Amino acid sequence: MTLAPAPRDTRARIEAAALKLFAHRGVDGAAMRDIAAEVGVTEGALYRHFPSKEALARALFRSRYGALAEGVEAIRAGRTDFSGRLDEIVAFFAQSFDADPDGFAYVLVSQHEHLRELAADAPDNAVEAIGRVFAEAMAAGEIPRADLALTTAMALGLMVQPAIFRIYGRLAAPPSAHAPVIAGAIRRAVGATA
Amino acid sequence: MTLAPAPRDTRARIEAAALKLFAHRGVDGAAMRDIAAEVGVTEGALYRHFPSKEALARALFRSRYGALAEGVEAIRAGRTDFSGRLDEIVAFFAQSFDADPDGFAYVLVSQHEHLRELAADAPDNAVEAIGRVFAEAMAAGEIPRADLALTTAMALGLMVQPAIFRIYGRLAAPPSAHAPVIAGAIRRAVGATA
DNA sequence: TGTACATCAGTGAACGCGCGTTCACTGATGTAC
DNA sequence: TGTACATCAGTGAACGCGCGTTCACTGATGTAC
Repeated sequence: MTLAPAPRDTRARIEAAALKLFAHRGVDGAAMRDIAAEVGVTEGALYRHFPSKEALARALFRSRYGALAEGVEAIRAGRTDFSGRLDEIVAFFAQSFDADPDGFAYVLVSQHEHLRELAADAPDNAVEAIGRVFAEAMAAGEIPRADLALTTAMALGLMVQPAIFRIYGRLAAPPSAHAPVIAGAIRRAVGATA
Repeated sequence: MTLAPAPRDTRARIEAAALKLFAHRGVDGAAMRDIAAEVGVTEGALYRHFPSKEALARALFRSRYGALAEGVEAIRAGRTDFSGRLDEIVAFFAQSFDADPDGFAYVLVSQHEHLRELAADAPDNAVEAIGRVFAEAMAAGEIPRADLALTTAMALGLMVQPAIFRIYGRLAAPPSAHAPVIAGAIRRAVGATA
């Protein structure tokens, strides 16, 4: 008796395989053939679940990037103090990395392809969400007033670059192990008055 | 009388066109045909100057990335105090961006393709060079001892992310206008005792 | 100064391969009666 | 309970296009004598 084909998890397995290959080789570096082979299915089957390779790549980006944006927004809605928000956001990014390294790496590596088409003022924009946190901290006097975009960029760089180092094997411990240090560095960098 | 074909600047024009297209569309997104058209030459001509597309992409990356590494090393050789080195390094990165935005953008966008093949201990590794500056600052007691890779990552993120923001139009002024602010943020982030 | 020949950067057309996509098909599952 | 039919996820083979690369050629420039 042959095992019946696994029920409805094919779509999920396609997403996992594509995410892994896209993260490691880039979207252009991974062929639909490769994804199909990784799943153990024919190429045609992929098109039962996604209309095109680009749609697949975009769906993966949207979901992972959107999750980051939603997480930041949820933290912002949950409390109002800058220092607490910051701790939670840094920890959230680090945990997101730990929980799904492929997904995080894919967002980092492919952001340059997708961010252009993502509207700057889209509600699910993680960068904008972080920017709002800093804007409110400035308005509340929790950090000195300064160029908002620059402040946001610097804070994002402090969170993201360690993740990139981790992906390239330059960092021995996962980002979550460094989250408190990173949060402290951001606080000092932006001149938080705590 | 027709203007004679421009003398020996073809190679330089190929490099400039390729850099521009690679920076904006990515290496895979720019075809050799596109580069040839941009230069105003046939595709075959490109192969008189570069043996392959990959060699062209690699040569451009090596030259631009190598220039950053050499610049950092030169600054390190020029003085020994951490604070002064840091100011010069940040200013140097910002000026490099201003002088050649395409080149800087290309390095940032394509680093993920090239950094894997670049040996981590290569002499012309910009990240390692920056790492040495922080290692020496820790040894000299100019900044507190901490995880060196993490410290390097954070400092690099503080310099690089504003450049990325600038590329995407999120930053109104060029990085050089923010260099002193960024240097100060790095100093505070790593806990410099100045 | 003139002639013969090598070199070199370019042309223009073609080649071939990889890869995204399509399509007729098959068998299993769900639904109507 | 059984039969007829629609649906759906998969197969396997093929298609066609884009793109990197090649190649025989041409004309201009440099060199030897």
